Amino acid sequence: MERLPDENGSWFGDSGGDDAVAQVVCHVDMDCFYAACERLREPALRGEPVVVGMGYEPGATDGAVATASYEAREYGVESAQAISTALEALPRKIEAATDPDLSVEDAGFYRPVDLDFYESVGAEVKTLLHERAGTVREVSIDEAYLDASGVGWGGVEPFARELKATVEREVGVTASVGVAPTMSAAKVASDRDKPDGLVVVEPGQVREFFAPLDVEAVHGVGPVTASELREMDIGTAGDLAAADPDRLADRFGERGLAVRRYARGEDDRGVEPTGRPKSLSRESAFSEATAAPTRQRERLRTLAAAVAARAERKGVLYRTIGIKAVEPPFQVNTRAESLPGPVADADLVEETAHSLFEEFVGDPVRKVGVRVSKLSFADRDQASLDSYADSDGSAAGQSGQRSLWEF
DNA sequence: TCTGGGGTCCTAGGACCC
DNA sequence: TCTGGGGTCCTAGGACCC
Repeated sequence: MERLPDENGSWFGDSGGDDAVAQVVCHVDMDCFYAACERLREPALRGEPVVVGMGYEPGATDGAVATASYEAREYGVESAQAISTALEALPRKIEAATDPDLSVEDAGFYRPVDLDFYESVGAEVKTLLHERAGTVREVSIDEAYLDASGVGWGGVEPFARELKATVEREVGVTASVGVAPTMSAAKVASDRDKPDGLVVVEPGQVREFFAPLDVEAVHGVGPVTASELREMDIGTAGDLAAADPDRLADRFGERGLAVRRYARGEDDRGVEPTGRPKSLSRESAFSEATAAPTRQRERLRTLAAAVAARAERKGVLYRTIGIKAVEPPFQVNTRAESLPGPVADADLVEETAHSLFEEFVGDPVRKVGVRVSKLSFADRDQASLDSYADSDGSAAGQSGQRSLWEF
């Protein structure tokens, strides 16, 4: 803390935008997190191939791979793969044991996702992070950004090592850490040396660091954008950094300019503390598309109840209720309805969900979902201040009151 | 009856992230 | 890669208001 946070920033602050912000960002990313959690409570899984499946039940073949341990990946099991496909590459241990055609050596353990448990482990990690940095932005159950500007470039490597060691010792899972002057670079850096990695990209090295990587490595470039970029002869992050901004803006709008800036090491986003959620939803897929109204309505009712219950538990009010209906092959339809004011009403969620879903009843549907949004949070002062507090995002009661006076 | 122009809110869809 | 579940942000068009 005694280090000057901008000691280096002032040197590099005007280096052509490569890293205009005097910030030291750590991105912490847990390794194969779901599989790591399963090993935590079932130590026999250590060193074995482990596959954690969403929509998967023990013994069944439905669902998709949420996380595969590195041992499982050796067999070609990948994230998002159908469980049935994964099972062909890597049979279940139990079946391999009784099937003379299969080898127990080349088999693995399959477990269903247990989000509640993973969340509790994730929370332990987050607590440790908050103890070490003033500003922590939690991105997901297993990922967070830390503002480490306080320790400076000289101190950040030992800082990150200590952090990793503590997480492993106290919680029992490993993390990979990326350090860089920007969030987008720190994110990529944490991924470069997985598992248990530590990569530091110093100010002035960001563009060089990005240059050889595929465009998909840039945060915000997914499969669709990547293939369009390739058509434009932009295959690497270096190409993207050097591309004509007007061309990118024409094709991709603001997003095109943003990813170009990231590839150039220009990212002026500061590490902001985690905000409040914007929506809560639950969805679930049928094992195959169904047109049966009773099954559809039944599933919808379950989801509506689950969403309402979660909102209730979090003390959240909502003003918009929506549904999702995914028709084969993969047509995603959404419908939503806003209410005059915020409510917390499980019956209303169910009723509204059913009425919004009415137009899809009897059509083949592979997946349905229920969502509430336009949330307000009961724990912050009176309802009359909610809109100020929400749009503000960070403010404590005080600034809400100031807004009121100004008004 | 036609003509502006600006602003906000809403819904729907798409892309992306983990 | 025949496609699971939970999110975020952006864009576009329409309604409505002044």
